[in-house]
Amino acid sequence: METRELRYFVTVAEELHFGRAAQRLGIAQPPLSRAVQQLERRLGAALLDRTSRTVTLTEAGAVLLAEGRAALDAVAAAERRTRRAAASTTGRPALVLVTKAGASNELLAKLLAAYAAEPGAVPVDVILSGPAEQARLLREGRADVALLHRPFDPTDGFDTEELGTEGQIAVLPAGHPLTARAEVRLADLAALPGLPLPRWPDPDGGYPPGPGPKVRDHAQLLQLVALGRACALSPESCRTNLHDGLAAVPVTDAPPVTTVIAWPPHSRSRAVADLVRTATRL
Amino acid sequence: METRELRYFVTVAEELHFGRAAQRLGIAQPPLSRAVQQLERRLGAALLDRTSRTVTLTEAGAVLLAEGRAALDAVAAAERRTRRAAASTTGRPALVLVTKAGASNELLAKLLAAYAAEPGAVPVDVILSGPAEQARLLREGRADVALLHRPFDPTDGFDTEELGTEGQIAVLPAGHPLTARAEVRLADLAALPGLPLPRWPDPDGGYPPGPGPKVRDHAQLLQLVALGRACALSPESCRTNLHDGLAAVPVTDAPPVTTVIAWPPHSRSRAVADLVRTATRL
DNA sequence: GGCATCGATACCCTCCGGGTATGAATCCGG
DNA sequence: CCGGATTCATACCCGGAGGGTATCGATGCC
Repeated sequence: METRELRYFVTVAEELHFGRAAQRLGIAQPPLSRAVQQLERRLGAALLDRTSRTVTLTEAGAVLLAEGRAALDAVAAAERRTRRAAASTTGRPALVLVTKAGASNELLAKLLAAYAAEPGAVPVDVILSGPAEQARLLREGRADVALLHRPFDPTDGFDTEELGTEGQIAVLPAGHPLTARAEVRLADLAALPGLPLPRWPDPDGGYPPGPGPKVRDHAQLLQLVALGRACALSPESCRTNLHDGLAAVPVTDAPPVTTVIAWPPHSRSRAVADLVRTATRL
Repeated sequence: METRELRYFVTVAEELHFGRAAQRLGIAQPPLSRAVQQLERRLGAALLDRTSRTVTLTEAGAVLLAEGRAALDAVAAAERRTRRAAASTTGRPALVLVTKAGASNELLAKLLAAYAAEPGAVPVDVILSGPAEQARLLREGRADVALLHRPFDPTDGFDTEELGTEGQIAVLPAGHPLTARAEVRLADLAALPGLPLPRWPDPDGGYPPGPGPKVRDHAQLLQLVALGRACALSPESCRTNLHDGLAAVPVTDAPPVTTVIAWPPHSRSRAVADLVRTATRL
């Protein structure tokens, strides 16, 4: 199976429309139809049920959509990492670390400092992303390591090492009645009128239904809290970057958050290995 | 990047010889040289250093070899799983579980029985493989789930759930002096004259250097022990399938073995999810 | 220094992937 | 119930990418 065929099929499966898919791919519709037919013949499996009006995925098609995306990601990652490896021999090599904006700042600072002191350390670029993008960045080879927070972030398919566990705090607008309490419970937060928990994007970029404002990163979130439009549940370490207008209260019954360092398997990079080793020694 | 190019490059990188690689690929040497050159141009990176006598990998080439293998595995897995999904709608669907021959037999039997009793259970094919092949079978889509034993088997890139932990026993020829002891230590085993620990194959099929006979599965291993040519370190649960000529002694300072159930990420199969859930409830 | 080995180059040819034009089926509005 | 719009499939053509053979150039070895 060639990646071109896979790309074609995945696009059609996403659009469920040959015309639009062809447009997205920058080719005409007939060759696209043919390519998908050919793929089906070679696989000996129907991937799409088509009438002249509608296209739907078969069981096998759904499998190939999920698996094919993963495979295309792997190919893209191979390409990107190779390019980076090549660039790193000519210029200065750089390691890309991705973490959620506003989370684990202290840990990150300590890690970067400790790693920089290692012999053979390499410049580290830090990307601050929203939580949904981290996995994608790692999978696509745009990043080498990530700091993730279990159980919130998916660690599917990565190698991980635990770095530490912490409790969670409720972040509230300063002056809110609950901020007078020494500690609160999850039920207290759920019952807050007018202060819903925000919604985070899915891995595919959409948002789950429900009340609560949509947020993409921690800064947005804190701003919304300060504005009195939401409340938030965050790891304790966020306390250090709460500014005016925000207050925090420990939540006793929230699940603890584990910070893990994650990297793609098959990574043969000494820099990644060094960074991970440094991290586990903190 | 097309999978054909990747396959070509990976083959050359493995052989470090264009002629042999071309032969393995079933094409002539000149098109292969061209294809690799073209890939290098497109990536803007030298992958191989070639003199007219020898070929060696560059830094970037080593990266692409590792990443490219993973990507090719992912593509192959997508293809195989799609074929299986298609076959499963026409015939009876089957789940393929792979485990090491001769390990965790009780656990496996309990798991299969419990799963079969679930509503919506599907026939399960069991593959007994040598340890080195399990990861490959999962990665290539030939199997859906595996029972692995940490810390011996790599769990890189899979999702896992722990099923249980057990100690290890030394398996010795019946009548060996040590079998009189109630327990032994690792150092006792290392010092045994004429009874080396066997060597297991690497993921790539080769064997590490050293003394000790080469083995591919547990049955071979036990036979060698019975013949007095080796001793072995095995999880306790193996005790149930020791036959005549073999004796077991607990090893007090051996690292405990954790049995985990592992499956590829992105698995959208209900059957896999059911089986895993059943397993964690045992 | 001649020879063998091995990758690169030159050149040719086939077939595959892409384009345009059009057909066939289905849905919809009148 | 009929014509037009929509959408996927088919028919046909063309250019170029990919594969083959012949050969060159470089390098190590006896």
